[in-house]
Amino acid sequence: MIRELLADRLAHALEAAVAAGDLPPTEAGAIHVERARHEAHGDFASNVAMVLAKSARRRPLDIAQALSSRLETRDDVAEISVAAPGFLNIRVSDAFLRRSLATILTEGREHGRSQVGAGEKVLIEYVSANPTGPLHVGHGRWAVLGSALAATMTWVGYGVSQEFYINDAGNQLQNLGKSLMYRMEGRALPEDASEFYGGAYVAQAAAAARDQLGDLSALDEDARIRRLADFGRDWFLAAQDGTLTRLGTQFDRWVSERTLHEAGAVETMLRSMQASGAVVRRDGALWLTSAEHGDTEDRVVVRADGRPTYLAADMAYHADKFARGHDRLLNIWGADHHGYVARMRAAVACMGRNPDQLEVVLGQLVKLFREGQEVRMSKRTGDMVTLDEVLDEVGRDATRWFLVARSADSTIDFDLDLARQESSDNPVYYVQYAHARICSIMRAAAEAGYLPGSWDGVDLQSFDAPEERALALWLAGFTDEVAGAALAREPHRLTRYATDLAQRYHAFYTQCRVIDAAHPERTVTRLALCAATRQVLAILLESLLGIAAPEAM
RNA sequence: GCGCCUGUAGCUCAGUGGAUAGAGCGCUUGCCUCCGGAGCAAGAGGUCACAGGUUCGAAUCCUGUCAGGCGCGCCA
Repeated sequence: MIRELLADRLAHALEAAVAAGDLPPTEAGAIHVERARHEAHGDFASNVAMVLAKSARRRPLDIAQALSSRLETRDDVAEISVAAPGFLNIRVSDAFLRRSLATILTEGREHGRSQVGAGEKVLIEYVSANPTGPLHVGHGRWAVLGSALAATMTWVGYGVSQEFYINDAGNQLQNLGKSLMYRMEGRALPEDASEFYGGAYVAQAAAAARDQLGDLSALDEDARIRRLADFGRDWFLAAQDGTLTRLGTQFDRWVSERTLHEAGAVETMLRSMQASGAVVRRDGALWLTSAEHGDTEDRVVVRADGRPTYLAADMAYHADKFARGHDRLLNIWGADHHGYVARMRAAVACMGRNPDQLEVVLGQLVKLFREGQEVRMSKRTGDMVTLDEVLDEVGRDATRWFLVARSADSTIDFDLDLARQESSDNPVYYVQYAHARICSIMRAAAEAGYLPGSWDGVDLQSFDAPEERALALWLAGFTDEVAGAALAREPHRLTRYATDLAQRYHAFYTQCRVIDAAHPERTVTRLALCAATRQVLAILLESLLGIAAPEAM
């Protein structure tokens, strides 16, 4: 946590300057240290002098000067300088960079962990698709985002659980049962078939139902629909599970909406909310008084005919999440559900919880392109490209990378032809190539006897090429980077960091001969850079993003 | 009509109020006697949609306008 270290050091310098009378006492807010963007500005920069200028009633340059002269450099700050209009520019020492290299090597595959999550118990719920069809690429985005976020938050000290909520109650499943029945029995669809599911996957499920269930003609129509709805649920659930496994996303629990109803969880929740006055009867229905908690209007939870709405079950589910001891609920939803956020937060408030304990990450939608044309998806006609097909065409690694590399706020234009054709120029291969390249060097170094058995206590010599230092500096920022990505819930930052790391490695590799019999000590130092880079790349790709870190490709 | 998201290089996108706005792809020009050329170096390419405002400082914050996406059910 190098930026934290420097910020602390600056805070001490500020205290010392105030104590010595160089500066008037002032409201010291959080001191901000950032990575310098230009090499001339050192490695890190702080704007603290400019921030303090107004309250201290002093010129920023004077404040910067005072802090600069009071900063303890010890052996980790090589240089501190002041630049107009009041920047403090800090260059860290090579000794510091060598120490952080040693830390990476000693910690190995556990490097970059921290405790910024403070053990908070977080339940991440994502995908939660209806079991009425195959997953599409949008589900893939939530799956990759959710699993990468889960891994990243776990890495920085959150207690993370991952759940998939199965929407296996209500009309949609009923409609699936009907669709399968019509298909099986070869019946023409009714005039208004808008609620029916169509397409090849319904035909496949219907064929499987015929094989496995046999003749259903002894049952009446309602029973046939129920039977087929159940079959369809299990059929598509298994298919979705299989697709997610291919994609490399694993859930801790799958929670069934139907089970919540059957176990009485919905009823219990409704009774307690009626008792507290959060749920009231009006016009024959039961309403959640969500308008009192920030929603635009109250919402029906039980219809006049007695059937609970989707919201009722979802509220019971969220109450159950809290009851199981999760402090924070993090839901990943498609942007098409954003209108649902206010009512769910209101529901959380009605449970007597702080609505901020519910956090919703809204992901914008994924648009698929094939041959330059957008592929429109329709469940009804079944005209869709499934996530399985994308995995067939593009592969797991590129699919995950492509879906996680962009900010959740940004829609993704997923061009299938481009992803397939240009796969060798895809950034994911660029990063994987760096890893494979290092593995190759390490193999050669091991054969030649340069690789130490353990990195503990190995002496590293000072850097003599700028590319070595640039690489070491970038590696030293990894822990900060992971913490930042987790706290902001933005795993896409990791792909950016990984690309930059690979870029710095390739530049180093081109410029610096690693294995060199004439310079055995320098060889060991450069191998340490290689080993640390490989380690961090492997953590990023495999442990955090769920992407392979190949030893050869 | 109201709400949320987006608008940055030819294309796809990064960019935690800071200094000269970046990456990949595409384009131009160089670089393999030697550890992996799926690589490196250099170059061309920008009214950060537009107009105001806040600030020492705005792509970033606020207001308005324009354009695109998604919502606004006793569907889920």
